[in-house]
Amino acid sequence: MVGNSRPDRPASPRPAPRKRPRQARSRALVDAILDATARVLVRDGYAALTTNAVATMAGVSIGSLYQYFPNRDALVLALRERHSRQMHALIVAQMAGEEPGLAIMIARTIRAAMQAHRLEPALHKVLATEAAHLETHHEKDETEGLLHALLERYALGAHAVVTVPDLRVATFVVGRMAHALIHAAVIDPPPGVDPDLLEGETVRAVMAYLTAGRDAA
Amino acid sequence: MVGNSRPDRPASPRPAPRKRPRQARSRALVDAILDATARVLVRDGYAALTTNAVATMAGVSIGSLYQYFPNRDALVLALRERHSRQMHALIVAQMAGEEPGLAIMIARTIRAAMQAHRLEPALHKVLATEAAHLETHHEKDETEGLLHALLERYALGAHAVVTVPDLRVATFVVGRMAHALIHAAVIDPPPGVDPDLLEGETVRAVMAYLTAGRDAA
Amino acid sequence: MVGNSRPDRPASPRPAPRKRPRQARSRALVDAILDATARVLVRDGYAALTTNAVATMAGVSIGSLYQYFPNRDALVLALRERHSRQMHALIVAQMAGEEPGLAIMIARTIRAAMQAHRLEPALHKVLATEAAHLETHHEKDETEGLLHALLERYALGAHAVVTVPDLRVATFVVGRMAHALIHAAVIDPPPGVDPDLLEGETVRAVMAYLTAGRDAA
Amino acid sequence: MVGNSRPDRPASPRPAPRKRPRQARSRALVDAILDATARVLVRDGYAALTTNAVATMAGVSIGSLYQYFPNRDALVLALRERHSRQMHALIVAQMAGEEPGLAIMIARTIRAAMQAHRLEPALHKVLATEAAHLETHHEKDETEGLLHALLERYALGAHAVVTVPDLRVATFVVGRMAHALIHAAVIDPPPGVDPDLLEGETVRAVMAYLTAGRDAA
DNA sequence: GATGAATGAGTTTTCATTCAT
DNA sequence: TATGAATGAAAACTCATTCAT
Repeated sequence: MVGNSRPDRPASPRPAPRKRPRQARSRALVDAILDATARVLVRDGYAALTTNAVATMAGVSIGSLYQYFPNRDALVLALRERHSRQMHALIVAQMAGEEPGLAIMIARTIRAAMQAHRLEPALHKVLATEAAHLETHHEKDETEGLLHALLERYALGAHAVVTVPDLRVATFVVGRMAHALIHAAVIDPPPGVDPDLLEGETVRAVMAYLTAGRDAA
Repeated sequence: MVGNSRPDRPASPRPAPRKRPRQARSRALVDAILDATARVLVRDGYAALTTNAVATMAGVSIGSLYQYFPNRDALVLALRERHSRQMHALIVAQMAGEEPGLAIMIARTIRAAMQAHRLEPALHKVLATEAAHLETHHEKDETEGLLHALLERYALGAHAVVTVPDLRVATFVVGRMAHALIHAAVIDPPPGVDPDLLEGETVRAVMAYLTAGRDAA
Repeated sequence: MVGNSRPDRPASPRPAPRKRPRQARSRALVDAILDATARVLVRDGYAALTTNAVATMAGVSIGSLYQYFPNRDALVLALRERHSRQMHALIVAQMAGEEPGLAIMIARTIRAAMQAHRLEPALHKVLATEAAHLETHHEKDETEGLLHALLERYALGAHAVVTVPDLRVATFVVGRMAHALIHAAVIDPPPGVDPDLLEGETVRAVMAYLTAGRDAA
Repeated sequence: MVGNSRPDRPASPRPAPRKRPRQARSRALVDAILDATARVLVRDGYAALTTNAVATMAGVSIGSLYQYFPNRDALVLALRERHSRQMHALIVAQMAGEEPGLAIMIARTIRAAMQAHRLEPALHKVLATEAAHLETHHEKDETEGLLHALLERYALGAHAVVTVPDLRVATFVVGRMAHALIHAAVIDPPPGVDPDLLEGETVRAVMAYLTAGRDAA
């Protein structure tokens, strides 16, 4: 099953065998198991996520599954961790580069977050709902940190266009607002609304909130 | 099915049967069961919601539970239904009265929704996440209808302060945005932020979005 | 089986192979494994004695364990064998020397047996109870032989102080009696009784039985 | 399976139905399960004592087994408890009656204990060895109490024939000695020795110990 | 209708043992 | 020989659901 009888390369000099054993093998197995977990989760939901189903889908014996994961929940936890890491990495990558004004940065951030959510929308949805009871430490925490830093940089100083007095509040409100709209757009898009249009609206909403009342103030 | 040969008392006049037993009894039982479901759900989460646990907590036999609910999920579905009805009723009640300008109506609506979420925050959270996969028809749908009607009334006509062109989009965006912020405020309030302050911020955010760019346009 | 094509270094002179590797290595491994078995057995009991636990505790791979022991029970069997040999050797050693009267010999024998039981009391207890079902041939058999020979020598002849008519019966009774008291004294000593005192009592009991009724007869 | 379609008695007056339900049923089931446990234990040993095997042998579903016993060990614990109770009851019953001298009482006690061990020798053996690691509180404790009381009554006073100074020690030594010999006689009788003869020898050994040295003192 | 004992399919989890490297 | 990842049969245990009373 895992044997995988890869035909030994023909008798070449084999300069540096560098056997790449332990680690590489385990990695592959662990990844296969997590992939299977994701697939079962997306296809059948959390309730149907049995360890046997995962092992079967991964083409791995149930024993191997337990070699790497102590129990069923550890599976989901690890998957969520991996998924979060991937999303976070994507966001960070897409936000790199010179830093123009707030509006552009907000737009760029929201776009990045949307991209990240498009990575595995179905999986993200299941993890966000059915796996919600498994400890905390969502990706939210880290991503919110990014947002906070961003606002901090633009809330003060020369181009301080932000009108919200308390930065914590602003971060929180913007974070939730944007997150909800991104989810809405990517995860369960509304039937009669153009999803692409929603990206712009999200930016609009966030900017409106952040700079509102400048005139009214 | 075969047994149960206890002969019903012979057709006597039955002077004052003290009516309403049937209905009232069932009602009381059903409610007790749903209450128990809510308690177990809040205390232990959806995964630990066993029919026996519910029956025990309700002080009812497991057999009686199945007399009124065909299976486990029906329990949660009915609870969600009941909870939604209660929330919706509260919102409708609080929104009654003459209709002033948009800002006031939005504020009132958001306040009403917040009140509704304060009805059973913990239960609401569990239902919104762990029970999200059980069929659709969330309370959202109905409440969103309310919102749509509201915006419709103010988006057009004389005092058309709303700058968002597509009403569907506006309804959607405002609905998600407000919902997220209300949830955030009531269900998992941020550690360092004053929850009461968030109500105002929610109104601010919604209004900012709806009326943004009036000057920029 | 198929792989393993690592070419053994070409037939070089191999100056001083430092003989005895094979045997000595195996010995060391086997002993390490048996030690680990004993430790796990004492710490966690027979039920928790897993081959993996033993291998880990021995600092040996599970594969190596199976190189030397065909299965789990063989482990315990071998350990019991080793333990019995050690005990028996100690008893034999301590009983050497000239042979005075019966009373002295009995005392010496009991003392020797007590010493032997003090070798590994905890291990002895586990082996005697939880491993009792694994085949027969306990150390008892051999030790009982010693006892029988001893009684035989003193039961008849000039100084025949023994009043028990059937020697087999006497051997049996004395064996069980002494064994029980030794176990009691060494393995689970009674809370309020001085353990050292019990050695004397054991001798007293045995002698009383063997010589009882001399006057009454 | 358990249905047990006992044909309802013909339409008799049925004076007092006294339905005897709950308790009686459970009792029967629990007893059936314990009986099955004993049978499996005796037939196949502790290692083969699986909950499924017990349930099958008892003619009961695995679910029912777990309705009454929280886990496998509880099964054995309860069985040992029951067995001990039975043995103890038998001993107490057989020791009733007027109380003659020490020798007779000792003889009677040992006979009673032997009878008790003959109740279920095979089961007793398995419980004493393979189930030894499951908590303590063996029947020994209670029976030893009986013995202690007995010796107390005869060690002092007019007919104080007992020469052992410390009563605790005497109780302990006699208890262990007798227990070992009874076990030996009933549980694993020696091949070449007449089991019946061993009862007398046990009495002899105990009496010899208790009264030894009267002349020597 | 009400009860709760009984059921058993379905899950999780363990661990002795194998075998490719 | 040594290693330890992989295997999978077998066990323990759960819980939705039924049904005789």
